Amino acid sequence: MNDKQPIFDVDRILHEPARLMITTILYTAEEADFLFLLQQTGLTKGNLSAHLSKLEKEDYVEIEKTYRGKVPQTLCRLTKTGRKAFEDYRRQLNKILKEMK
Amino acid sequence: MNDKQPIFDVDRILHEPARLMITTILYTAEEADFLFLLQQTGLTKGNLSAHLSKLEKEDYVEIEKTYRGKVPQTLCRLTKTGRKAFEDYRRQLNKILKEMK
DNA sequence: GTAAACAAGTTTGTATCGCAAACCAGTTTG
DNA sequence: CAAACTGGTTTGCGATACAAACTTGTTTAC
Repeated sequence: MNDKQPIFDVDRILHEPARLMITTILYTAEEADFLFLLQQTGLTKGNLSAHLSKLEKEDYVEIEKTYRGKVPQTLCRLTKTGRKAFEDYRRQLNKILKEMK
Repeated sequence: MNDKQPIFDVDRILHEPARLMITTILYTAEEADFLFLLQQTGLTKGNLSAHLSKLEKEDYVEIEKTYRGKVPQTLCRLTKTGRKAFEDYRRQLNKILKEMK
């Protein structure tokens, strides 16, 4: 944003609550499929799909398309980049909170 | 956002870093003029103006246009609503951070 | 066996947003 | 009095987030 208040310069990818939610789940769950994320987040299918695509494009998440029997299944995992971004974002949020006291 | 993860349902007005920065300054400074905010935030004039308008429209900030001698001066203060929103947002951020551990 | 319902996502449409650049009214300087 | 400066506001535009509509394939009903 600027260099006067770099503290408030956050990762816009993770600053979006829906994506932070997804990422938080994947950070501890290691792996989750589309329907699990759908249920945990309460997002619509369209939005979940779009946010996952964005996270994939940023290389924060890797997506594996497989089948559970004959039914398609979309598996999601955080990449190394994604894990690091999550940890960085968490640190940044802590700094911001300190600034807000 | 949803009721499955209400923790991630934040105030979108303050979730924007530029506005959070402005609001954080006003929370402790009580009153600040346009040029002071400009310098402290490092925003461009256009963006500062737009974000202040938005904060005013939400009744988070009140704006008083006066003169310092012959020179126009825009004074900004948080409203009661704004102070409360700031405190709520800070609480919400704390909850999110806990969820992220 | 085929039509209707369902499952798992993806694509489309739209209103909003955040940003920089251009603009503007008034003041000061040369 | 013209040019430059101040203190902002408005405009233009690409990107975003969301819901609704669509798609591809499978299962169920009859």
